[in-house]
Amino acid sequence: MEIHFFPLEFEYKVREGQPYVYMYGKLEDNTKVCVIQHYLPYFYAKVHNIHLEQLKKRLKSLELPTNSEPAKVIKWESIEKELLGKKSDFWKIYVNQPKAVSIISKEVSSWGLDCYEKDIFYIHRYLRDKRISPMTLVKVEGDFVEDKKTRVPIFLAENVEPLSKESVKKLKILSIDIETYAKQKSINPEKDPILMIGFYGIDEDNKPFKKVLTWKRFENKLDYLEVVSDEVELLKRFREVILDYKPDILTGYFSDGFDFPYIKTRADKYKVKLDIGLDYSELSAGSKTDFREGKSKINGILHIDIFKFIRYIFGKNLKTESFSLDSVSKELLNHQKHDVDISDLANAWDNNPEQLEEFCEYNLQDAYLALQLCQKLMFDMIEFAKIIGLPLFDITRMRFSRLVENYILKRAIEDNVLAPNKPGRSEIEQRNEETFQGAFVYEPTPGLYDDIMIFDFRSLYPTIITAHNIGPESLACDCCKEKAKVPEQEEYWFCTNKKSFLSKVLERLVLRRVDLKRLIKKTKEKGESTSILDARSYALKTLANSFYGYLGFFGARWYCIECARSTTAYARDYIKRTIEKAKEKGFEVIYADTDSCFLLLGDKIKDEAMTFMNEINFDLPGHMELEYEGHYPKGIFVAIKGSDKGAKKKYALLSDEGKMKITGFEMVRRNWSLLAKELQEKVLELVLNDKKDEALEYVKEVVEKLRNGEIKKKKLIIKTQITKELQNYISIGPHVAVALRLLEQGVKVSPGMVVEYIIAKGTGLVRERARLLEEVSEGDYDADYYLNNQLIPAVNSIFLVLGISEEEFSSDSSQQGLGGFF
DNA sequence: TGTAAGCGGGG
DNA sequence: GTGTACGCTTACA
Repeated sequence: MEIHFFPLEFEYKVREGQPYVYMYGKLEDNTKVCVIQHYLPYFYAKVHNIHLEQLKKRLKSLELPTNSEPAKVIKWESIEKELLGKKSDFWKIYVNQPKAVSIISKEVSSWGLDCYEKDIFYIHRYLRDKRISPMTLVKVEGDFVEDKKTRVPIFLAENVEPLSKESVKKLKILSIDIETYAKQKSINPEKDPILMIGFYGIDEDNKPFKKVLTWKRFENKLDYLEVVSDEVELLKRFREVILDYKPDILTGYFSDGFDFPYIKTRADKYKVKLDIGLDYSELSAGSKTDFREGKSKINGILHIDIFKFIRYIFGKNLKTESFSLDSVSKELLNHQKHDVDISDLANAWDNNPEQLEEFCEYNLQDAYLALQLCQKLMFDMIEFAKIIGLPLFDITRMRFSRLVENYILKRAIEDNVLAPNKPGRSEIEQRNEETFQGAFVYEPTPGLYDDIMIFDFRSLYPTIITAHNIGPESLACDCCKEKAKVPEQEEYWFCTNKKSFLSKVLERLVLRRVDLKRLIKKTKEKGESTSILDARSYALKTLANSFYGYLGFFGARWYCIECARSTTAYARDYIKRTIEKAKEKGFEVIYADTDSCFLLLGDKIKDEAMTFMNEINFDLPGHMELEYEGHYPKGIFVAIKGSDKGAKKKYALLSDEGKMKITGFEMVRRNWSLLAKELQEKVLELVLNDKKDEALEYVKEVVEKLRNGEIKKKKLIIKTQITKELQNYISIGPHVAVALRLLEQGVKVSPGMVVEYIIAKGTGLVRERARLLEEVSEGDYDADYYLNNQLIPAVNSIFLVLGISEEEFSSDSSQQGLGGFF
């Protein structure tokens, strides 16, 4: 018979000595099913200068011990493959089980044969060979088989093939979060119990499910709270809740490194069996020692630690400084954690159970936020999984280099390309020594400018790689030696006759996105949602942009430092040539960074600038393109502090629509008071709107108010993070002094905490006058301190551009000259 | 100036 | 899990 199903979660098992792929997923009617298929693992060995008959004999009789079934060779076949641009003969050697690959290949290597693709995961190999993408509909021929070893029906597949690119839409997701007993900052799963477990679920019909389990009875009005007798019962109920709810996906925030390992440790301690896997296997939770390494897996249920995906992949386009649940939720969801001090939980648990209600609500909220994040990013995660063709479990735990590499590995099959091996220890060391020059940044002349035109190269690095055929296979070919030298790197050249595999792979990615953008435009015109397409576009763009970094990444299979160097060398050359061309055309260039060029319109009209752009584009190879980014009526570039050199990556622009675009200014930094931030922004705004005199007046007014004690203390708060244990501080800054006083008052102070303080009036060291908000009355602040350490630094560089010195705006107008200071 | 250690995130 | 580690900041020689 034939079934259609969406595979979600994968593993393998060896049954009666035979290796099987297990694919857990659901049918179109949401029924869960497990499809299994027999599949032999293999690797490749290069066969040259070798006695083939002898090799056959040795392979045939090879049998190496493991802790279970011995490792054996099943069969082999001869095959021609391309390795780094060179075709050779290889033997594809099939073995009896996944772990035999590493054992047998080691043995074969010791015979002097080079082995390849010996560390490709069995499941990954299977998915690529069958060309099926997780989360998309797959057609399976075979039959259901009797099997009591799983919680869902098993379907033994004879044939598996992709059916549609449509991804699964309806998913049942359960988010979990635990609260534990923790005194001070110490978290100790061996010693301290779990106090609460929060669940927030959403089913295929968007129906919510809420539950909080705890084991202390107290007065409350929460309809989702379930109280059990003790921690053992809590763990048993945890198991039941998951088994009853039957989610497709389990999620949590840092659940790989905290929640699941903690639960596992507690369950082991009490010998509670957490056999929640769909094959009755137990929860396998990651190491507690290293938060990046631990993975928590439940067979058959896809576990997504949404923190990992955000941290490694999605966080790149977030502004947040911290990846805490609170700040990520604020930015992505516009929601936040409940304002409860979790460090009070242990005390409430011991002494004031009536306070536990708010902790339960807090617990549920955390689970809710993790669920929301998971839902919000689901399309993005699925699109990555589809494009790369690997399980969501793995995709969401990868960093850019692995995403790129696995995408290349998928394409390698189509091109009959063999993957180079990963570097060994010494190779990595060697690669780590190799450096390369980065992008070109034009040093601006400080000043206030009119009518700035900005142009930038669209996807500069990807288009350079494809246009110049950069890749390890095309480097230093014999046919193009004197033809295609890389600018500034003339010892390198790339073939102009044969396209390199890597640049072909990247080109497909770039072209796919071009097509997709057209589709998005059409879809928008029809008034339909583009959220899935946007996610796909984001994934394609992210992958394309990561290629260049991948080439210079020490752990890459297709590592090529010459390629990375050549890419940036070409980029520098293009941007410099663009600058030269602009100058030739009579434009003044004021700034350029990596892929962008800022020029002044001067007495020319916009069309002339566009003509210049078109002329540049006429000469550009491949898919390279200089694009018009925008016209800005005003812009300011400031000098590096204490110098007349222009600061790079620090400027403010005013757009045609009157919106400010600020880059590099300190305004966003938290160790600046609101007063300084607001002043800086206001001054930039006035200056960019040609209100230089008003800006000066405005600053003078603020200085006056500051001196007169009229500034509200809220605007003077300076926030600084405590980054380490207090006793480890050698120099006691104001924030450390405040933290030490907090400690004396019995407040727990731990690294990560942000101290908010105000510098008060009086004598003595600054740190002695650092106070908490509630310790100072309005007006009781050190005006000189704020003037010299906050106001002046915030606006000084801007005024210097206008030829206004510090004294002009900061001196006390009610007194003579600099009086009052000295 | 270079290398080692330590952190992130969770309670 | 076909195990083996990321990238940045800070401390200290």
